[in-house]
Amino acid sequence: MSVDKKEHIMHVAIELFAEKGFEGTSIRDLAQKADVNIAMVNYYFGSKEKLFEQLLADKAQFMRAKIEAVESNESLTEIEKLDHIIDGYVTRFLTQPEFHRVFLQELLVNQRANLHQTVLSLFEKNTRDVVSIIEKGIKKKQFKKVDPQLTFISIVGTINQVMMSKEMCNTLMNASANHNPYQDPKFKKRILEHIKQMVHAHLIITTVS
Amino acid sequence: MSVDKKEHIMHVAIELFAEKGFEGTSIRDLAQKADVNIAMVNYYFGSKEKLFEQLLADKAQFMRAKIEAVESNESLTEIEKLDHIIDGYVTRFLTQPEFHRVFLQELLVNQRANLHQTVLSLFEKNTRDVVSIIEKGIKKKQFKKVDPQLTFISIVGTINQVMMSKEMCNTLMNASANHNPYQDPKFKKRILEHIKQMVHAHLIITTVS
DNA sequence: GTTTAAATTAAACAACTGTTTAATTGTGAT
DNA sequence: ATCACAATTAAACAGTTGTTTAATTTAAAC
Repeated sequence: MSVDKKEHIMHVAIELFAEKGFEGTSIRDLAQKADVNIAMVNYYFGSKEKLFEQLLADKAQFMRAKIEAVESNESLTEIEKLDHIIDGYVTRFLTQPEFHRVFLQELLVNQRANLHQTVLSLFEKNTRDVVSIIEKGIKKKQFKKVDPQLTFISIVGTINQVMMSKEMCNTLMNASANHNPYQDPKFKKRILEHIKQMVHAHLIITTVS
Repeated sequence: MSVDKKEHIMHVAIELFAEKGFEGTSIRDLAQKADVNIAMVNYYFGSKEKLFEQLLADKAQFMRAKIEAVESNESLTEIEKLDHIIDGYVTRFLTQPEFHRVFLQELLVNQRANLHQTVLSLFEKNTRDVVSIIEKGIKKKQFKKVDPQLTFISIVGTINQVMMSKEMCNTLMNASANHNPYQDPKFKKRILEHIKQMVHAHLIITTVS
């Protein structure tokens, strides 16, 4: 029963942190929504901040795995690797929009320095992987001489911008306010097509006939 | 003396909100850093939340002005208009990074519904203006058939991603940790060149000779 | 059935929150 | 000099915060 309960608390915590932020979420809010006693959070996690740390740590390594797998797959061309990574990013972020917003908040609010650093170093690892793919493409003269780091920033930035506000996405899709765009396959398709179209135009050299 | 003091409080508030978030900033923090009495914030602004509202409202209209000016300037081509808007965005955001982070936080944390809506409607106005420019370019067959909304999202998303963390920018530029990238003209130039290069490749039709 | 330890609870803790009050100081007009 | 009003202050307010305690319940082991 205890493991389930612990995970239940973590799940509710992600929702609340994503909605109200870390400071804006009280342990009493969390305890009430998770239907547990106030003391259980500190009993299981030690403190509110440690709960947050564990949330980030748990998901972070999961987010690393796919990129590393794609990067080391030698049977793929560089542009195919990028397309796979874009697919992976969009899919993961759309299936866990709440957590991803917690992630973004921690990157944005620089109050808890150690957490900020954790999130940052994770992002930098992903940046390095993608940059090395783009640089390979440039060396093979398949890609234009672009700015590899900022190209990755544009990919991630596009997705993050979309993740920022559900309401923004709904006006984007001409959907009603109560609609959940992150579960809408049309929305996912639209974002994927846009990013790939833009990245391809940005990277691939158009051979003049 | 009173107007100066009021603006002084607002200035310190932007810094603190950007650094610690709205919930993470206490009125006592603010009063201490601004070197005023705790009661002065409520005396001038009524409440902490109204102070925040005024911060947003004051800057918001300033951010609107340039886009409207560019959009109505008939002597510019569509791609020139976009370049001007990109210039304006980057310049404004780099000169006021603290405020912009406050802006992003409010978009991200959905706790104060009315503030969230204010920020959102402002963003939507800007989106509409830029989208109409891109659509004109498509109609004139100067632009490819892209997704106008998401193209704007990519422009803004790239800038926002860069604004998210000073530390991230420094590793991006191979700069030391105490460096302020937002005041570095090389950094600005690099971002501007990347965004324009990417947007041009994405939009402009390459005529096959 | 007793024992042992984990799980759970309500209550209390001290510190902090935004806000208000009531008293005091400062300033400009008459 | 006096009045009126704005500006400023320290203190107190009521409520919330994260955390801890000490008591109780639950559950498994022997």
